[in-house]
Amino acid sequence: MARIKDVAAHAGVSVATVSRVLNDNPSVTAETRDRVYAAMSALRYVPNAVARSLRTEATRTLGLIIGDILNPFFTELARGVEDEARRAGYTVIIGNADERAEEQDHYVRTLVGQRVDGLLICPTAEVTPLVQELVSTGRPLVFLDRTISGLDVPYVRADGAQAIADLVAHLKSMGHRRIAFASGPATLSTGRERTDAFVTAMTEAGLEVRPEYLAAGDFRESSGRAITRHLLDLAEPPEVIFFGDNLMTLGGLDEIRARGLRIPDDVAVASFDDVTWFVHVDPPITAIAQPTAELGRRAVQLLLDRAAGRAAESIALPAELVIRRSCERKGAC
Amino acid sequence: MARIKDVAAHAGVSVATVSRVLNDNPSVTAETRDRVYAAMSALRYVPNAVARSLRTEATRTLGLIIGDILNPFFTELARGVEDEARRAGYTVIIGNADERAEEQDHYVRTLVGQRVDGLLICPTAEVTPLVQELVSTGRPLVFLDRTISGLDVPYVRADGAQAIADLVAHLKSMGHRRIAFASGPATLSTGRERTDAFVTAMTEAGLEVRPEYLAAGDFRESSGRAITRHLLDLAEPPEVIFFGDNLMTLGGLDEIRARGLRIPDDVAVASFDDVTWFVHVDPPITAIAQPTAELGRRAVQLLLDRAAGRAAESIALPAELVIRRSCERKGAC
DNA sequence: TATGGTGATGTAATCGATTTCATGGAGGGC
DNA sequence: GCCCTCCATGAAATCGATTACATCACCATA
Repeated sequence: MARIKDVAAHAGVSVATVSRVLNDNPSVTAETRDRVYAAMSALRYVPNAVARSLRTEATRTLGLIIGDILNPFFTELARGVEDEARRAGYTVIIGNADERAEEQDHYVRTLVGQRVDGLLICPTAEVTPLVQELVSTGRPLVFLDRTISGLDVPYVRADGAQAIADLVAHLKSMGHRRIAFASGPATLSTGRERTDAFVTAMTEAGLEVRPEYLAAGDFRESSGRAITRHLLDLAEPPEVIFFGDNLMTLGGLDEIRARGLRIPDDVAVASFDDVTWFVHVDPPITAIAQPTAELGRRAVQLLLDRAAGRAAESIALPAELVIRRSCERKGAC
Repeated sequence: MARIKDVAAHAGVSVATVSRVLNDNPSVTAETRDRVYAAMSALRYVPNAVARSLRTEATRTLGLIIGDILNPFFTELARGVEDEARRAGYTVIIGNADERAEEQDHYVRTLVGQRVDGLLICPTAEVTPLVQELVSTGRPLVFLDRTISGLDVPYVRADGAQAIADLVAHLKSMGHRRIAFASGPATLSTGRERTDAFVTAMTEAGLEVRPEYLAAGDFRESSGRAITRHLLDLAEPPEVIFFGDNLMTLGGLDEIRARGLRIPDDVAVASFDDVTWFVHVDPPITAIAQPTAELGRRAVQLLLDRAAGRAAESIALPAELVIRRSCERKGAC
């Protein structure tokens, strides 16, 4: 491929001048600039970003490590991140941790090796030594969706406490009493927070939280299915199963379908995290919608502010209850 | 950050020796190797991939340009690509073209600038000058899902012709005659091929292909909805609408729902491209499933074979009809 | 003992850009 | 006409790795 040296020779100038043209340095004659541009297109020159990055110590690249690329929540998050990064002139490298700490660490290593200008992580575990070390290096870092307590890292997340309280109130108004929650893993902040919010909301609503109705999955389809199986096999199964994310809801629906049970008559269903197809399920699924793409955009803004040395605070955006028909009660309006 | 020079000084050796350790060069004493490793971890050294790439002219990075990151088809494709690339020791940079040729070109430029070792593109347009030029540079390139005729670029795609014929046979056996196809854009090979296969299958089945039942969308939700609206407003609306991809199906379902029509009694629905939630729709959607992740994996193998100078042929993997209940006829079977 | 081979390590060039500092010419003020 | 300033451009150092080639020590063989 053509190098800057070739362009310089072709245009009859020095490499310094070509570099100035590339970087819009105003101290280049219009006439020289034109000659350089002509040489660049004649040689189909594409500047080598690798060489440039080595010299400038900046890659104009951000790393994003998500929990699971097959989860539409993370996909939409990635979309928000990408849009905002693009607007700011950055390229995003997405790493899929597949909800495994070692995969996450692999991408941390790779992205640090690539010298990304900043890192957005949806941490898949409590902490790993590598992440701890990463924090201490002071490299621009923001946690997205999930947080890790005890580390001084700014975060952007959704706050579902109010929405969960609204959901519990809705379920209570429908006459439901036996409500189960299939949450995410207790090792993730999102798993814990949702469980805590649920327990608090139930208690404040005067409803009993049965220990056997509280299960922790892993935010994947199979665990939603397994938990549903277990709950429905209880001597006294719950009237409602509230799932901690959209994939667990999907798994739960599979199990309910396989048993030939009807929603909401045999068992009602609600989901934390809303996805487009929930309106097409029979019946449409009541869900808590997160401002997903906005989380991604805000995270990029926060990261770039941090990287530029500007002050920037952590953000929690409220989630919102969307009532559909999957929790209606026989005979209730 | 610590550089190779710092590690060398700390271990009391030259940078060449450290480099040898990094690259598993056998001509380093075990004792020296240990000292170097000790120095690396003491300094928390992470090799600078930027510098390494500049020198070796290889980035161990592949670029993947997909049509739409919000489309689960592309997400699963990306997953397949990522898995296989990872196995081969490559990192993947995903660019989202958002179904726009200029976004696609932006990523082509960026990824070529980053000197990726190979490029996987799901082209969003017939051709662009930039893509044409890219082909002529001989850089390792594979088209994925979609192809561009007239360019000598190997591809990996799904072949849906047989599955579409199977679908038409199924619809016919259910007694359906007025079948509409809401395909993708004629500018994309996938849009054209599916339309051609549909027309061929209809003709061979002895069914009439009404021009007003053939519409081209853009593989996005809104066009599925718009086409459905138009079809249902016809003086004689179709009995079945077959959608060209999963997002158009989603849009179509929205419109059908909004009108309060029932599937399949008022209008039957089928989709090219299957997604997990189709089984939960009421009724479950009959769809043509593509070997999506496998397409991604094979594309990486093909690309790496090409890059290594090995012979490698284009691949078309068959798609398969999955019959569910969305096309059943009143009183049929 | 001299010679040659072998194996471990070091020196320095190199990749392709950016950037500091130097240079030479044009133009303006006196 | 002289000197100073300013402006456009060039020469060369630099970023952090890899690698060809040089070097040195050590040992075996004649």
